[in-house]
Amino acid sequence: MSSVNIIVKPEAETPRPPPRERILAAATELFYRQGIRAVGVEAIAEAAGTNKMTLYRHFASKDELVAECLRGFARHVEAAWSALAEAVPDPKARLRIWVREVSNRVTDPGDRGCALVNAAVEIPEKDHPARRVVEAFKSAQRDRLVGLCRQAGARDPAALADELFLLIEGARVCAQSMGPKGPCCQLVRLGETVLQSHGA
Amino acid sequence: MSSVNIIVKPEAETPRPPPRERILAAATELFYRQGIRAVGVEAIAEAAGTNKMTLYRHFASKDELVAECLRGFARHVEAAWSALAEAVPDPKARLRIWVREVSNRVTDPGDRGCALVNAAVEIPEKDHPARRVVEAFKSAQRDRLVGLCRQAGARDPAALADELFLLIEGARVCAQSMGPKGPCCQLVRLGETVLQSHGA
DNA sequence: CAGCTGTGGTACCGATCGGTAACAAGGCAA
DNA sequence: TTGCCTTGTTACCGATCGGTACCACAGCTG
Repeated sequence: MSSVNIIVKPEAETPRPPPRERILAAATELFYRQGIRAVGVEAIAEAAGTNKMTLYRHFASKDELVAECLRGFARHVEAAWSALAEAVPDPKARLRIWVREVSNRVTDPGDRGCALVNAAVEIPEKDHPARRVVEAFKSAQRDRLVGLCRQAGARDPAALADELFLLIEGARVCAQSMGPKGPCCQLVRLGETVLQSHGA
Repeated sequence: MSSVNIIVKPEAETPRPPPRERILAAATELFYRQGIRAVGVEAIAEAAGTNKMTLYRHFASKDELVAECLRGFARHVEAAWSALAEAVPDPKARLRIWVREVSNRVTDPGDRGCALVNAAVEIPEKDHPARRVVEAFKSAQRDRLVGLCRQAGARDPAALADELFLLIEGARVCAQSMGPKGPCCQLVRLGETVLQSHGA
């Protein structure tokens, strides 16, 4: 049995990623599902198939690991945003598809809202490295949305973008506290109203 | 010096509230400002001018203390809601004043959003006593808002109430992650639009 | 082969966590 | 005054927290 394992090279199976990536993946998932403060580094290392020592060889502290997880999450969202831009060139259609996608995600009972917003709620300290990530990401996202609203021909792109932000963040947080059958179901309808009132 | 303190009875000063109330007040404040998991029972007892032992004589556990704090907060909000109903009998005006009050509170940089929503974000466990408090409160608040929208003559009171919920929760959470100068500033304007579109 | 680097494992650090036992002191009613 | 109930104080419990020291081993390069 052991000889088989030694001789037969499992070239079909994907080699496990390096420890740093495994740690980031495990930490991102655990932080999102259980909350940042609720998860200890020991549990993260175990979920990543490694140990605390290796974790601390790659991340200076738990706070830095949190910040790095949020950075990775932000990159992931930005990639999805770019992919959507490529798939749906028309700005007006893209806005509507984006709203609908958020609405679909909110309906999922396993959804826990925006990881960055959750982190901002859980971490009040202004100087925490994670806070800077949240602020930078939200600011960039706002800029992108303003640009898209402008492309869509909105009369006041900044105002439309902010109103859409209100609706979407509201829907996501309502789903957390009032369930997927609550006010968040109004997102698509209200979003369409707002888009039309701005001529987009 | 000590004789003075003994002889002169300070009858003008308000007698300090009983320990249970002091603990609840201190815990509510600390949980809101720093987050629930970030505050230990020792710090709560100290802030309340008492000790851990007395705390555990009044509350079975920290989780129960959290739930009781949220219950007190919910009662406080309900009282404010009733006071507003008495002060502003006209339903349409009351809706607008309520939206404006939320907008003003959100602008305050010291605001940390809705304590119940924050608790829901921080506590994912479905069976935590605090979760039940949040769900009961949010459900009651939604019912009240639907009733008020009906009184205000809205064509579809439930839909209007849910849309207003989306806006308000969105504004409060946006203020946390994007600051008081961000999208939350659109709350009053967008709220007025929604109210008018429903004929309220 | 030697030597280096990255990883895993274990044991440990001081601090803090939620929660409790035991006892002294005060207020208050009988 | 006696006796009870509540509070305050101190010390403690096991568990876990974030973080580290030390060593063994595997893989790669020279």
